[in-house]
Amino acid sequence: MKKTQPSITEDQARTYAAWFKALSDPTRIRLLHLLAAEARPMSVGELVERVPIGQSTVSHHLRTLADVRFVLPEKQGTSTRYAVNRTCLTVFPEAVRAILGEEDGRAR
Amino acid sequence: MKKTQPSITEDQARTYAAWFKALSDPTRIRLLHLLAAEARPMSVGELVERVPIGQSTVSHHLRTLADVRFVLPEKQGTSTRYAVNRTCLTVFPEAVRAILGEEDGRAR
DNA sequence: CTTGGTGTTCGACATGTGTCTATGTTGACA
DNA sequence: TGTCAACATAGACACATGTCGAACACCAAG
Repeated sequence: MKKTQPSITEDQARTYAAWFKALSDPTRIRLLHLLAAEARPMSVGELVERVPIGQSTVSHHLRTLADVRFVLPEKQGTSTRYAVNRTCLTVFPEAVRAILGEEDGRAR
Repeated sequence: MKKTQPSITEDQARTYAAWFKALSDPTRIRLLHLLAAEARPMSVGELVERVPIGQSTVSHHLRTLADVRFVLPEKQGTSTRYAVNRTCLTVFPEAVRAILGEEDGRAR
């Protein structure tokens, strides 16, 4: 059988790059990990207490993660809880398969 | 059973971030895809022909990918062939599991 | 309606990044 | 040895990004 369709589109490349870029910062990785480890939606204030950076910066990073839907905000009165969106477990294997091809034994 | 060990280290966060950052650019994704699609080591010149950017920029991106060992350079006379290192298929699932935890059904 | 707490947005700043052109460097070969 | 081809590196530039402090917006009680 043939090997791969030779090209991904520019749009695909941009989309995949955006996904990877969302996790290209250690602070964002830590925030995502905190949300996953606690396994519950957390307020901005709670996250700020667990990370050595300012509150406005945390808010900014959460927005970055929310822009690609890796976290989902839910407003609750004056507070905002962020929950990790577990579908981001699947987008990276998907992207890697699209980039590298799925002929390897370990796909699916 | 218990849920997760609550924290990843700063070093882990930095390492994972570096992996994701390597693929945070559309051009690098396209280069990696070209190498995977051709399924053979390719010279810098070949890659330059297939991508709308200058030679020095391609060289720079290849270095970035090589720094995290997603591609492997092999010198051949005056030329340099780059080959995709398929182990990068595995580092992303590994990183995602470490960040989000492996309790989901689809691990392993 | 005023006050206070919780997030968001703004402005600023230093640093990082992608790109280009120009210059080195290094083998191959006449 | 000199020249050419193929990459790599350096310098420069515009633009993006991470961070901070300050100002703003909004909801909830009094």
